[in-house]
Amino acid sequence: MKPDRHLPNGTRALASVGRVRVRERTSDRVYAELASAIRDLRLPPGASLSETDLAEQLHVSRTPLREAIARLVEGGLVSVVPQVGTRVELIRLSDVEQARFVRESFESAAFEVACENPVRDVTVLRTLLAEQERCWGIHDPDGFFAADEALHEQIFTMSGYRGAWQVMQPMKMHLDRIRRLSLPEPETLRLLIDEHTAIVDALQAGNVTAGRAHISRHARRVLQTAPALRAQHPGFFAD
Amino acid sequence: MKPDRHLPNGTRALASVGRVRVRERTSDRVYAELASAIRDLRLPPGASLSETDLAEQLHVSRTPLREAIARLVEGGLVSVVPQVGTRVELIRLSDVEQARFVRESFESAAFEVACENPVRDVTVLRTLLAEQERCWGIHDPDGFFAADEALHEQIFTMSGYRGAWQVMQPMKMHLDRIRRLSLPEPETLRLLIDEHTAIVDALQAGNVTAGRAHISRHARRVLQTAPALRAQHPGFFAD
DNA sequence: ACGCGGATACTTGCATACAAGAGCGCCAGT
DNA sequence: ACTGGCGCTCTTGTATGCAAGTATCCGCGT
Repeated sequence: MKPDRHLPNGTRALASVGRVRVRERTSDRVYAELASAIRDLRLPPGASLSETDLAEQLHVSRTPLREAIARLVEGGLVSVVPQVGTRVELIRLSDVEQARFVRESFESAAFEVACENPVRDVTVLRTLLAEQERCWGIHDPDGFFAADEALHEQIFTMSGYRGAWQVMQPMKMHLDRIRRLSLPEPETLRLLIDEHTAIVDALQAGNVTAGRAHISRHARRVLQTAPALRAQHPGFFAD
Repeated sequence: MKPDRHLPNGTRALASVGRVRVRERTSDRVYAELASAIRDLRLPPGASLSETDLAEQLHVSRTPLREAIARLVEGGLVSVVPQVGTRVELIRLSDVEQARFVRESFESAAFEVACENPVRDVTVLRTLLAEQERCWGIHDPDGFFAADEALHEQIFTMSGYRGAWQVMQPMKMHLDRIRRLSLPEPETLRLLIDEHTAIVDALQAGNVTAGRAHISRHARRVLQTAPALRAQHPGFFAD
């Protein structure tokens, strides 16, 4: 059923970055696909993965697939028991709380650094806020969360510590799964926009104390919605 | 030259944890060895690694070795260019600064949480301080840094956010390499002990502000020593 | 003498074959 | 009928072979 190919595993995707041609590594592509699928629950918590089946579905061999899975294990999103099986980890509230701590610590510190910058250009942030307003108006949760991500990343960029944002990504996926469950409620979105606005206002005013308080509330909101979501999707949660 | 073995790759190490026998995965063992070697500079910055050579030296095949290397790449300690080579990343001050930010953010936040705990048992921390005093007296830098690590980890344990400590490990190795370079100076060790003592005192007193200030100074000290170390070992640094 | 081109060795990426263990079902014996 | 044991199947872990690309070095031509 594989597409016809002349070479052992056919042509590999080529992408042009600047002048150099880089071959997209199968391992990376598979990781991105799996991570995306886990994040938006197409691979729901508790789903069991079979390396051979997955390899067949994705038209790759087990080697790059295993490397991708190893990265997911590192991030705590997948657990693999030798000779038994591989499965997507259930949502554990303790993990979510740890991720909340990580995120709040980083954002709080990044906000403080960004505030100390004498020139604080918040136009990008304002644009993203407007985008969120627009998505809220047309009921586009996916677009909303994309702008949400971009807004928080922009704060890290302004602080100069974008590396922290990157290392946080695997841990943050524990929060993203919860957020995904609480997607379709417009009330929540309205609240998030207001909180974002308050954070941006505080940043523009250089008010560290107020901003940190808003960030803390913002980060803890996810945890507040957790119990209700757990009652709604009991199979997705552990403990 | 391989040790005689009857099975394809011989006996695998068995460890007894509680009642269950767990087979130590070759991939994990290799990762631990490589990470340790990079941390204490037995694999110095810039060293080029050959998968085939390394596999032969460690008596493993390339598959588990590659998985271990993939984890190191994830942590930013190794870079691999397809069809060209694999090498230990040079020490980049920008990476060190990012790691400093990560560590300071975490420790600061964890300290704050630990301070809010009404019962703060600092006996473990005091014991570790005494151990550092002892190691300083007998000029045992390795023992000193082991106690150093244990002390900082204990603060995270007391905060309840040990998960943050764990996710920080790969990033922290960028700092550890710098610390390793500044090992043999007793003056530095004396200074570190004093700072540790100040932090523990602040924790016992529940003084959040003072503790955060000490932690910040403590974390930034590594960066202060960096320029001198760079002049001493120019080949280890990038840029 | 100097520059250029091709063969070669060495690198990583991927695919596949094999090994070993865990779980489960079926069958036989009691 | 029930229980114990054997074996089959499916799982992941590991080893190895092949493909493709890059850099280097040596020889040849100018």
